[in-house]
Parts: sequence; C-alpha cells; structure tokens
Amino acid sequence: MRLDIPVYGPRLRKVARKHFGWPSLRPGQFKPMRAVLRRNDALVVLPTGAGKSAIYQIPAVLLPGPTVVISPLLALQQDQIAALNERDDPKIRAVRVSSAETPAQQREAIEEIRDGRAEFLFITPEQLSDPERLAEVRALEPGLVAVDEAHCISAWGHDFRPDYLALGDMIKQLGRPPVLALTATASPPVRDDIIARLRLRDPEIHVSGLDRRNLFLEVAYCPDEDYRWRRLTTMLDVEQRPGIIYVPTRRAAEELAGRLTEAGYPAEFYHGGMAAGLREQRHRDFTDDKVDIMVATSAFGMGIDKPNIRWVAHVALPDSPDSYFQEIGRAGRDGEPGRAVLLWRSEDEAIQRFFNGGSPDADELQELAAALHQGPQTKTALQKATGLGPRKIGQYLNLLEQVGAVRTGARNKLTVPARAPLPAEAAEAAIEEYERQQLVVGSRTDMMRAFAQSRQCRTETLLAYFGEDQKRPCGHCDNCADGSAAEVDAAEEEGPFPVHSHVRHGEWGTGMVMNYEEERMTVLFDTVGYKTLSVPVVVEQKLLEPA
DNA sequence: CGTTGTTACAGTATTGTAACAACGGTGCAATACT
Repeated sequence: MRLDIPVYGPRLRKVARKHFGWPSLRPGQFKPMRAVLRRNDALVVLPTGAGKSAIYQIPAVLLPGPTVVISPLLALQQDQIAALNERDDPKIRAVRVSSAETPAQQREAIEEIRDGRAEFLFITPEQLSDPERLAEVRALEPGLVAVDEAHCISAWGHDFRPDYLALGDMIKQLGRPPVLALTATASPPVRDDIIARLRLRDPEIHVSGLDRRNLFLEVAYCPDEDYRWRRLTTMLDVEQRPGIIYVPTRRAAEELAGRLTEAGYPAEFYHGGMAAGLREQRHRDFTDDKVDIMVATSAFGMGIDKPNIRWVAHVALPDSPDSYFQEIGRAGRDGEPGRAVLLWRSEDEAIQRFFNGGSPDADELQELAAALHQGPQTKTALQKATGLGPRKIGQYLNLLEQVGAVRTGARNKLTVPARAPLPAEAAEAAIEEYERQQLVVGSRTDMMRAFAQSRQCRTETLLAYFGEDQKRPCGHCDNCADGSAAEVDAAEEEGPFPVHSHVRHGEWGTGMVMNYEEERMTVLFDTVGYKTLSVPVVVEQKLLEPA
C-alpha cells in the first residue's frame, strides 16, 4: 500500500485534476499533503480561500479508508458537503451525521461510507463524545482525520464547547489514523494548544499568508461615542461596499444597524440570538450582495467566504489579536484593496474582561471529584449524580483531568487514576489551573490594547504576535503612512535578547521574546501568557536570563 | 468592568439625580410542541 515517494507530486496533481477539477496545486499545499500521505500528522495555518480544504481532500482520495472531517458548525459543513457532492463523484462523496439528520438518515450515511459509496464523513466533536457513535465511526476504519477550524480547540474547548478538548482521546479511539489540523489563524500558544490537545505526533507545521498586502490597517482611538460615530460614517461615505462592522453585543448590532439605516447607510444586523432561518437568510443576502453593510457580533464569521468584502470595521476592541486578525482577514480576499479600521475606546476592554471572567465553583468541583470515586461511569451518569449542567460538567472534567483527578478509560468511562489527589485538593488544584489559563487569556486582551496603542508598523506588531519576524515596515498601515513607524523603527535599538530567543524570568518562568517597541519588549511566557517589560528595567535589574 | 434600566425621592412641572440591579458572545444536541 506504500506509495512511491518521488511520485507524490504527479499523483497529487492528477487527483486534483481528475476528481476536483483543479488545474494545479498552490504553494503551501504540497508539503502538508505529502506529510499526510506518509502517515504523519500536520498542522496547517493558511488564510481562507488559499485552498486549505484541498490539503485533506486530495490525500483522502489516495489513502485507503474513509476520511473523518471534524468541523464546528453545521452550516459550514453543509456548504462543504454541497461543494464536494456537486461533482457527483463517489470517490469524493460526502455525508454527515448530526442532529440535523433523522436516525434513519444517520444510519444511511454510515452505510454509504461502509460500502465505499462515500469518502468523507462530516461530524462534530459532540457527536463523537457519544461512545456508541464513536464505536460506529471506529468500525469504518478511517484512514485520515481532518480537524477543520482547529483554533476552536483553543478558543472554545476550555469552556464553551468542552468536547473539543477531548478530541485527542476520541481520535485515539478511532484507531489513531494520521491527523491534519487546519486553521486560518493560530498564534504560537494556540498552535501549542492544538498540538497538545490533539496529541499530534511530531507534526509538519506549515504557516503562511500572515501579511495581507492588499489590506490597509488603521486604528483610531475614540474618546467618546460621538466621535466614534463620526469616524464610522466618514469611512462609510468614502468606501466602496460591501463591508462588515463588528460590535461586541447583540444589542449593539441591532441598534447600530438601525441608526445607520436611519442616517442613510442601509445596514442589517446579524448575531447568534436570531432565529436560524433569519440568520441563514441574512447570510445569503450578504453573500448575494443584497445587503452591503452588515453589523454583526463575532457570530458572523467562520463560513464567510466572500471575495469582494472591501472593508472590515471594528466598533469595539476585539478580545485578542487572534480574533482581530481572523475578522479583518475577511476583507479583500479577491486580492483587490481592502481596509481594516479599528475604532476603539478604552471602555471597550471592560466587556472583554467580563467575557473572560467567571470562576468555577469550588464546592461543585469538589462534589464532582468525589462523585468520580463511585467507580467508572459516563459523563451522562455523572450529570445525573451531581445535577450539574452538561456545559459545566464538561469544563470541570477538563480541569480535573489536567490536575490528574480523572482520566478517560475504555469506552469513554471516566475513572480516577491511581495517584489522584483527594477531592478537596483536586478542586483547589483545578481552580488554580483555571486561573492560570485565565492569565493567558487576559494577556491576549492586553496585547490587543497594546496593538491599538502601538506607534510601530501594524503588520510588524501583528506578525510579531503570531511569532513571525518582519524586518521592514509594511507600507500598508496608518503608522507607516504617517511616519510614526519609521520614527519608532529608527529609535529602536537592538534589544538585549534576540527576537524569538528563549528567556527565563524569576517569577514567570520560561518564555520567548516576541517583539521590541521603543523602550518596551514583549515576551510570551509559557504559563502566564504575553507580558510587556521595560527594557532598561530588564537590563538594570537582570530580570531575564537566556534559557 | 462599564453601560443601561429601574426605582425612589424630591417636589409640585417636568425633570433631575442618586442608588442600585441587571446585563453582556461564540453552538452543538436534545426536547417539547405543532
């Protein structure tokens, strides 16, 4: 079954042509594909629209066994399935198992895969967390697992959709075929999280497309709402459409859309609280150019693959550079000029801190840790025993697992390891672990504000955050345009530790130097996240040493 | 953590204002009801 290594290129190209109708492969696609064909794992960070899906789809045809595609949103799955099935080719036919299918349809989907009438099985982590479902998929002997939008593991797994964190376990129980993780945005800690959680083995890591040269980045500090409104409408007066305006709350989305429409800028709103049918309608209207100003919360995001979006405005401070980058990345996918405008107020930070906040309940954690001692049981049984909601229990179990108070045994039964801490200690340790994670999350919001306040080249700052080093100012941001980037650049001295070198801090442990700006340096610490330090203080007090 | 809405009170008409409470994002799946 082993493929001849030198002929990967031609074979991949042939499949691309024959089954998908793609005339050629793009740079960045080949290496991860080759890794997968060699049965290795890979992590690919590539902008949407750069042919990410092809990276799993083409090897899927060549590898024996079906391909399991783990994807977070049913609407997104639907589009991808439709695109594959449009070609009416059994070698690339896709089916799905989700709550949107009746039990009969679900059985039929599994049978199609088993009989070789379909190749791709689209599924959510929640489906796989059901032991019976997992066994069913395992029996199909998948030859490849693709985890699409893999940043969700980091962004959602820790609380919002806890089943995401268990994916590593689930994949192991599927027979551990090669795993391909794909996303458009992943900073170094997010990459580490993805690799650790999926338990990728020595993955081929491919990162590209961070510098979007056709996007002009600009930031305006707004002292009050009136000023922000004027900046926004001034932009709307000159810019072509369509465009997206991101706001932090559902209410703000509805109110701003209303206010804009009244003021002669016809706008619609979009958020997660709308009825499913209406959401779909609005999305379609935007795609079909029937709505050209969309005011939305972060719900309007994944799955938007519209080439001609001319600008993305933030009437808010995003929670992290990760979200910001993901959201502005939706502009100018056609390669034509696009604009990213961040209109922020310092008050904006409050709501992000609120969203990040909230602490787990020590008593509930302890009760759960104690209930685990009743012997191996499923999550559902624990839910009954403790009366905790499914979301909370998932989050708590994830924390308890990290402090060694629980582990997932055979057939998804939860057991207490031999040297587990006592329930009270476990609860305490779990809270400490949670607080440690919160530090990292909070540090991302700090970095978002630092980005907004920076006088350095915007691209340089963003790329530094994502672990890339760009030496020259980009020439397509406000700070480059008004000369402040050049000023900062000239004033910049070579720092005491090279960028990307490893350092150690007495209190915060080891970390990596990410960036220098004027007299400050940014270090990404393994345990506390991003920290900004004063260079003279670091030097005088010898706060850092090479590690 | 900051904004917005509610209530009480002052005080005599419509507001003002202080104190306080409520609220805030992202989606799966399963359930109850037509």
